[in-house]
Amino acid sequence: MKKATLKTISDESGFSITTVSRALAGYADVNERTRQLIIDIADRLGYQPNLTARHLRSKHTNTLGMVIPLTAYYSDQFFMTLLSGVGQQAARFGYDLLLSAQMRGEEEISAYRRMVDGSRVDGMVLARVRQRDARLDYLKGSARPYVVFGHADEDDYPYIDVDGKTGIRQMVHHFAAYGHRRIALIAAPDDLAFAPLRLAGYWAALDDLGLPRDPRLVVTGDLSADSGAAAVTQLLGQPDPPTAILACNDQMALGAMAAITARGLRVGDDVAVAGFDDIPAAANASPPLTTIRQPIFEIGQSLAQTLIGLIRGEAVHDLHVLLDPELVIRASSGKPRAG
Amino acid sequence: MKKATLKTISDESGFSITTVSRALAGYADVNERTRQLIIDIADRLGYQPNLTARHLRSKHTNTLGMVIPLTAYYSDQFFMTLLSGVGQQAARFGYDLLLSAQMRGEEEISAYRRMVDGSRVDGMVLARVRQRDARLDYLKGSARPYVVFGHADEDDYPYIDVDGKTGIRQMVHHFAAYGHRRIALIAAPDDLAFAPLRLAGYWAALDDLGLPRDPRLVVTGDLSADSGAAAVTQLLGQPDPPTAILACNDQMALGAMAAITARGLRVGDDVAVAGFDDIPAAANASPPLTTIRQPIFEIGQSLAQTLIGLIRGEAVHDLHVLLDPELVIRASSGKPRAG
DNA sequence: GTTGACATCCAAAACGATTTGGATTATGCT
DNA sequence: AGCATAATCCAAATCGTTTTGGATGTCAAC
Repeated sequence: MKKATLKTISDESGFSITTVSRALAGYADVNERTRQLIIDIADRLGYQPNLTARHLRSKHTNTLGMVIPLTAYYSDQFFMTLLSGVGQQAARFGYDLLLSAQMRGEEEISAYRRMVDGSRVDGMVLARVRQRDARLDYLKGSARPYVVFGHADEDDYPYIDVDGKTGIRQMVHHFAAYGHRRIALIAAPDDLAFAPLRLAGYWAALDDLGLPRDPRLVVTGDLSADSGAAAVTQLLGQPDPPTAILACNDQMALGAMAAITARGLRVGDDVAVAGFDDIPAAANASPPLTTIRQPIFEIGQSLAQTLIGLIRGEAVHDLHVLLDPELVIRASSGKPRAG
Repeated sequence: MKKATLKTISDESGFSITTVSRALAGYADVNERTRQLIIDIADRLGYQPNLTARHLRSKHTNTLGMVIPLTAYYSDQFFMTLLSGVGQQAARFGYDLLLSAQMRGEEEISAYRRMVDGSRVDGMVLARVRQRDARLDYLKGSARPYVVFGHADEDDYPYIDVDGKTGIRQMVHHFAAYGHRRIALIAAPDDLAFAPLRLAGYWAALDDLGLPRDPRLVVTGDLSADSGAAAVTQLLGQPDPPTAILACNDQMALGAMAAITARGLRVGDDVAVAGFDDIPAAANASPPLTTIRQPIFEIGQSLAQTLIGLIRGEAVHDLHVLLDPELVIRASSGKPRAG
């Protein structure tokens, strides 16, 4: 049995393809009896419109696109959680999600081109935006709607972000309130848009507190747990080592904790640790990780909702959303110290 | 500037649409000089083929489909990890992934129909198969290739699964070797295909060991952490409570651990706990969770690879893959006991 | 000067839907 | 009867590709 098309139903019912199409689409200019007849036949034949054909003609696909990085990120809970939020909200509005896992570089941009210029999606979600981001430049030049998770200071495009600068600043104050004076930062790669913002929050806090800016207390990692561990080795290996370490994401913080424990030190007591993101594993870590919460799932939902609004041409009021950071204090940052 | 199509290039170059198409597709029946001219123009105009049109004509989409459950979706690391594996391998072969997050029931099947009958995908991945699964019946009746994660005993379709029966059986033996005699099972909902298999492994182990089959030691959860906690309340509330608890997935095991700790008991020392899956959170839990490992990411890769093989009509040798379970012994299952 | 082989090109027919712009018939109102 | 109006229906164009089945021209061989 071949797949039923409008033509099949047309032949079967004696009405034209036009009328069949309009009957099923609910137009008013078809007789109710005719419509019922056509619907019955369609049901009987198990008719399902060929969406590819529909998309070609009608210029929209009810699909959101997202390209996720392939490099070693498969363990990245961040993207997975974000994806869940986007997918959940997209489904509520009847949208599907087209995903492409790509390595960074040439392949990545061509995945964007396939989706956008190839007319496969109605809009794009861009996560973890970078400085001078080629993907962003591309999207700006295209006519498709898009939304971004993250922002750089001066940027003008629809985004949602957590105020990382303030978050880091507050966390450094938290460490200081617990009596720490040598507070280290495991920074993020320069090319990420959030990296300079978080670094600025760190410097600002030191200035607030009248603490010196010591470049040896800043080590840059690559967001992986391993790089967090390597940073600890470097930080604790030098004279006058830090007593508190703040990592720019949880993955690195967890790596740092492992390395500290491996050195025979106790996280929280000997060295305080905090992260950024509040991924699920943060609460389950031992000791549980103090962190700056990003409501990633909710951000995903919000991104999808904004994007769909843009696609539908609705008046979207909040194109630039900067969420307040929320400090989640757990055991890894220790207790207030004497002295 | 409008989007460039074959027609644009045809007008620009003076050659017909046919020739332009064939030039870009690399057919031999076009002069090399002509081809180069056309390629240059295409590059200059930033030509990107309309994939929707291509798909309509050529009947395939280079896209794999997957419907994931919406319930408890965001907390479900299992699906996220699987998705990563599928996506990673799909990308290697030039395939994208079409995702639809759907609630169970009517919506779910219609998402399948949209993808498959709607000609949006070349093949489907079905995860967490159920007993008498309507989705599976649908896929069997469709002409599209598909692969399944999970199986029931007598089933005949392309699947990959971990031998859960043997896994559970071995874990019960592990508990027994540590001196436990009252070993409880937090079972999975009946309608999942793996539920009866794992239960059978539990009974088989008890028989192996000459232990009595006590129905009060089996509580069924719904795979969520909360249901694991509830099961603990029920199990430890009764006279002659179990000293070891084996949950049919890690999520429930983690919930169980939390409930045990909340009762003032120590996991591992007072009550041994084990799970199934080895999700990332299992290793990070405190104490780290003993579990039966499913290499979910690798299974995802393998599913994608098999599916793409089927799509391409290659001879796929291993349509039924049953992986050996791997016990991962960590601290939550305690130490061998005296007596 | 025919013939065949080869190289190069293209018009037109798909693919399966939506939409435009009427055509046809029946009805109501002077 | 004549005319406007409403209710139904549909042929054909369109979306942007791929593919089929030649058409045309050139050149060497006979």
